[in-house]
Amino acid sequence: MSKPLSGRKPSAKREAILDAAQVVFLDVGYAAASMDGVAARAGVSKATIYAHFTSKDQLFSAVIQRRCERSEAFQSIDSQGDVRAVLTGVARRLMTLLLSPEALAMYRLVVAESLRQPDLARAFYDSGPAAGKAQIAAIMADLADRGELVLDDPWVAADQFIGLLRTDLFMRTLLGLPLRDGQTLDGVTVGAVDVILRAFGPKR
Amino acid sequence: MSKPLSGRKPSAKREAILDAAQVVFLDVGYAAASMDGVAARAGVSKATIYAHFTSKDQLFSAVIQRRCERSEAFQSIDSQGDVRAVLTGVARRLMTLLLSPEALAMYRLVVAESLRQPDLARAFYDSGPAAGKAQIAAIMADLADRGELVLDDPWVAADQFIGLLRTDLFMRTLLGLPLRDGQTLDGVTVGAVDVILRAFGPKR
DNA sequence: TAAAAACTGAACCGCTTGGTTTAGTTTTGC
DNA sequence: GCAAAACTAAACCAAGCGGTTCAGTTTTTA
Repeated sequence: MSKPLSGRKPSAKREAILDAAQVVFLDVGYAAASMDGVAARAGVSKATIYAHFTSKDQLFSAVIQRRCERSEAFQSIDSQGDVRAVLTGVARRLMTLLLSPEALAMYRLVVAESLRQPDLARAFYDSGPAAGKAQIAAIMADLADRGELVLDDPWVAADQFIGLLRTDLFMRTLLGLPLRDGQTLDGVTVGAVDVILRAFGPKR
Repeated sequence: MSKPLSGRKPSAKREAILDAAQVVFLDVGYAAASMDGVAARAGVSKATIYAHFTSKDQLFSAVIQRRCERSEAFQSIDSQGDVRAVLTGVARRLMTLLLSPEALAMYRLVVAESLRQPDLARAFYDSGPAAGKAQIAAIMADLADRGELVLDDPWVAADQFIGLLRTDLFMRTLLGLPLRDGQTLDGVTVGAVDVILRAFGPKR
C-alpha cells in the first residue's frame, strides 16, 4: 500500500528482486522477460515488485544502473615495468572483461534498447566504455611521460588500442558464432600490442 | 487459400511486405514490431502476409537475409595508387557504411537476437563483417605484394584496420549519444591510416 | 470471358502481458 | 505487545499479440 521510499537502503527483498531481474533480463532479453517470471525467480509476489519499482522499464533501468556502478574493471593497474608487459597486461584484462558472458549479455541488451532508453545508454557508456578508456588513457599517458611511448594524444591512442582488441574475435563471440581455428585471446592481444608498439614505440 | 510457392518471383505484394517489415523491424525492434503494424504499413491485409510468410520469425529472417544479400559494400575498389590514398579511401568507405542509420539499426537488431536466432547471426556475419573483412584483406594483400606494406598476414592486418575504425565514434553513434567535439569521421579515418602505415609501412 | 489464383477486411481465438486490487498474513520497530 | 509497514497469493483487468478463418472482391492468365 505504501512504497518504501526509504532512500536506497538495501532492503533484502529489493536486492532479491534486482538479482532475479538481472538474471532474467540478461538471459532472455528485455521484451521476452515477464514480471511474473522475475517475481517467481525472486521468490517474491508481483505486488512486492510494484511496491519497489514503478514499472518494468524502471526495474530494467535499475538493474543496468546497479551493474554499471559495480564495475571496477581496471582499478590497480601498475604502469611500472616494461612497456610491452604493461600494455599486454592491460590488453589481456580488457579482453577477458569484454568477452565475459555477462558483459556480452549486457552489451546486447543495452545496444538493443539504447534508442528507446537513452538514459540507460548513457549510464552504460559512462561506466563502461568511457571509464575503461579513461583508465587506459591514463596508463598510456604515463608511459608517454616515461618516454616509452610517443603520443600526440593518449586518449586517441587508448581509443585505438581498444579498437585493436575489439576485432573479429569479439564480433564472433558477441554473435554466438564459433571461433576460427587459431583465433585466441592471446593472439589478438599480442597483435594489438605489436601494432601499438610499432606505431608509438620510441625506437624510430 | 494457396500459397504462392512460385520460387522467389518478385511478387509486388511480397516486396511491399518485405519493405514495410524492414522499416518496422529496424525501427522499433523485433519484439515490439507487430504483424498488424507491418500489414498496415505495407498496405496489405494480414492474411496476405501469412500467405507469403509462415511466421513472424520467418518474415524477420527474410528481411535480414534480403538486406544482407544486397550489400555490395566494397565492389570496385582500386588498390592502385598511393598507399595512403588507397587505405584512406577504404577507411572512409567503411566508416560511412558502418555509421549509416540502416547499418546501425541492423546491427542493433541482429546483436540483440543473435542468441535466439543463430542462423540469422550467421547470415549477418557472413555477408557483413566477414565479407567486408575479405575485401579489405584482399586489398591489403595487394598492397603487400607491391611492397607498399609489410604484412605477416593480410587477414590479421585487415582485422586490425577495421578495429581501428570501430572506435569510440562508432560506439557513441551506435548508442545514440552525441559526439564529442572534434570527433569526426575524417579524424578517425586519418588516425587509423596513420597507425597502419606506421605499423606496416615499408620505411623502417 | 471464365476459371483459378491472389487478395481483402474484419471478425475471431487463445494466450500472455504489464499492472492493480483485495483480503489476509508476517515482519519490523519501539 | 501492538500498531504500522511489508509482504503474499490469487484473482482480476484491459489490451495487445500471433495466427486463423471466411465470405467476398480483385487480379491474373490463357
